[in-house]
Amino acid sequence: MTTLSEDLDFRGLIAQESAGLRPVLDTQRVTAYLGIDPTADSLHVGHLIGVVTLRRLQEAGHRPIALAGGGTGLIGDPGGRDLERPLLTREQVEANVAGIRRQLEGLLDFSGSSSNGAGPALLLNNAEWLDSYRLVDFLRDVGKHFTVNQMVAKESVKARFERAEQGISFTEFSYMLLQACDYLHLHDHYGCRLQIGGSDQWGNITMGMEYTRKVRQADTHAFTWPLLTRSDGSKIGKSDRSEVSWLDPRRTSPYSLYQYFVRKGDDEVGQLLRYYTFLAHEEIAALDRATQDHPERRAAQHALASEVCTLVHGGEEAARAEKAAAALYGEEIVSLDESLLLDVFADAPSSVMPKSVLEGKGADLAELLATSGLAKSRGAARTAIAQGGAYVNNRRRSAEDGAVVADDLLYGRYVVLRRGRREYHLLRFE
RNA sequence: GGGUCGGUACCCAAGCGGACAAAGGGAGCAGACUGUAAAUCUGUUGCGCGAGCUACGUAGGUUCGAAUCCUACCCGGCCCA
Repeated sequence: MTTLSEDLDFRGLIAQESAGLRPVLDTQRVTAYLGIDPTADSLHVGHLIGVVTLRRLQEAGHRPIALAGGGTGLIGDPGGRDLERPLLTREQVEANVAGIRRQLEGLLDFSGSSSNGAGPALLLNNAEWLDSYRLVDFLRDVGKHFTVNQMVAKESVKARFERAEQGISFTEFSYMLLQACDYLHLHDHYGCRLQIGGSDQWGNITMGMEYTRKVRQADTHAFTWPLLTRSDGSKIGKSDRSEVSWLDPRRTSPYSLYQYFVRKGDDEVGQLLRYYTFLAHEEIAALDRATQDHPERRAAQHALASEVCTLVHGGEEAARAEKAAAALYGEEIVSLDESLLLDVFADAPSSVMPKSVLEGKGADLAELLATSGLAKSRGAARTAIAQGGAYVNNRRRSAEDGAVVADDLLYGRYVVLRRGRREYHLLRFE
């Protein structure tokens, strides 16, 4: 039987840790919290690491708290940004917290019915206590315990100091103090003694831990996991928008989520399996070997994609996504039967058009690409066609045969448009 | 409030009266090679089929002509009060 700390070590989830953390993890039952910035009404795969880790803690008998930063979300964490963030309105933050709540309910056990005695998960919103804090009280009670010297020394702040033309507002500078308040509040009201987060949070986390220790003489702890980096050391999915994959199926379909993980590189997939899945250590080791022996089979990537999809959307959706992937990357689209075709494209964007547009010379492919949203504009669509990145029913089309006609219809009704390697759109003609 | 420097496309950044829809880099997109990977190479990235239109913080002005000059305003950095 592996202990929790052994499991976390195996998965590479402990980058930094407070002194004396291990026995707390392995021999006590504690309440642990993870902060989530409600910058959108959905979590994304980045958040998922923390939530899954929280679940590991719960399964090991600890009580998890997911803390939505409804209060701190109004401020914005300076870390990891070189720009001052736009402030969210209260309404936005509340709507975001509500969206996140729904997703967490599928990932953590809020009922407390588990047999291991771990207590139900809680979702709290720090607006509850931060909102009503009075400024003078805050400065007296909290501010007195920190020196600006130590605050300025934090990596997240230093970075902003060095970016001469940007600076950092006092508002964002205060963020870490609010986070420290959270830890104290959770300690006082819920007996919380452990905070977890990504390693970029370490500075903020230690503030809270030390603060709570100082004013309550409490035995508080924390650990962080390393932020994902690629083999060349660069951060994964830093600012490129296309890489953001959401848990909300309306933002990222189950199929897209599946694809997101299937496309992961050999050098990352092992780490991701450890972070995101609950597969046994031997299974992961076997998948590592599979990647080494037959990288082209992408066995580990498929396992990862399937596991995450199941976790987020359930087994049925995961199976569908898997089937769709197999069909699109394996078989000819024209050979799919009608129900499988519809199944495969259930997640893909689709639109309905009158059949009449196919009459005569047919519909202009560039036009279709643009109106379907596969290309940003007709100009972009033409570029795609010229570059050989436009496909009808998975067959490349050039500008010369750029008309879609009735002969292209599958089952008399459908046309599958594709731009580039992976963007699909199903047209249904009526 | 004063002084000063700055605000250019998704990001960084060059341009400082015409040849600028704007160099270069990053990022994105597409293609080739592969394994739905990485690396590499090639092409491409405001809208329009096009004449053209709209764009260099905002609003005006000078000029045959402005991203470039002038004025006011807004926003940011630094220094001073």
